[in-house]
Amino acid sequence: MRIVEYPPGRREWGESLDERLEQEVNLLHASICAALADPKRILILYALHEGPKTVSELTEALDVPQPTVSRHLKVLRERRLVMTEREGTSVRYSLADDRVISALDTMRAVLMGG
Amino acid sequence: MRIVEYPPGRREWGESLDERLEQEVNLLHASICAALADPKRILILYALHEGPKTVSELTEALDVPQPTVSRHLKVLRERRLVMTEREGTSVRYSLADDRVISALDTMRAVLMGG
DNA sequence: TCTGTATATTCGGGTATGCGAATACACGAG
DNA sequence: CTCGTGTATTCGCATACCCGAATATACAGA
Repeated sequence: MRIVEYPPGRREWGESLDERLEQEVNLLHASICAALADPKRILILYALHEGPKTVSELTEALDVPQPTVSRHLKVLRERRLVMTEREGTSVRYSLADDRVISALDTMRAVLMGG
Repeated sequence: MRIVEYPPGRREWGESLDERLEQEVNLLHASICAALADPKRILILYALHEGPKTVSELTEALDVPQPTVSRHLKVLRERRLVMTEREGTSVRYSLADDRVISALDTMRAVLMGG
């Protein structure tokens, strides 16, 4: 018995695969690439790669207003690229996955070797 | 003898490195990350990873209007992520550097393993 | 509870970005 | 040169994004 029904007149698996790739790419974009679409967020990721930092420390390191840092952190947090941990009145942010830095470094290599 | 002069009252190398990183990140964003800030452009890169394709082939593969494809290709071309080669009246596009796909695959791995 | 510090959110406006539609350009065939 | 196909660009508009300023919330200490 067939579980999945297909609209008539369409390639079954070829187009299916395309659609899966498209879905996955949409997710990739929404979850990660869109987060990298701002230089300051990339800088935050690199700053956190050196080690966990509080919002104040990031604010000082990047030399941008604190609300701006918090807004960017929210974007990264929603996409689970960073993690948070309260420390009294302050909040310490850390990188959730170093592979994001690897990906960025790969792109930097492309930039240099091109 | 010191070659480089520094403004007084500044950390010499610390801030210098920060500024260099910031410059490099700005370049990285403008050259690559901004190009990945659209799902259709990511799809184009993956499509070209399978092999060079003409604009018509990409238009059919992605199922979007041809002017849209050309506009996205222009963005990728300006950032030198794709290369072009005329073939009669059509233009064949190819991936300039496979490492961009590597970087995207790394991000996909982050997406899965998180 | 009241205060001060640290962080988060909201609001408004300026700017950038993507798209559809229409059009312009490039090339080969005849 | 003219035509048809393939590709690129322009225009107008709608949407999304970023920021500064102001404000709201969370927490520790007195």
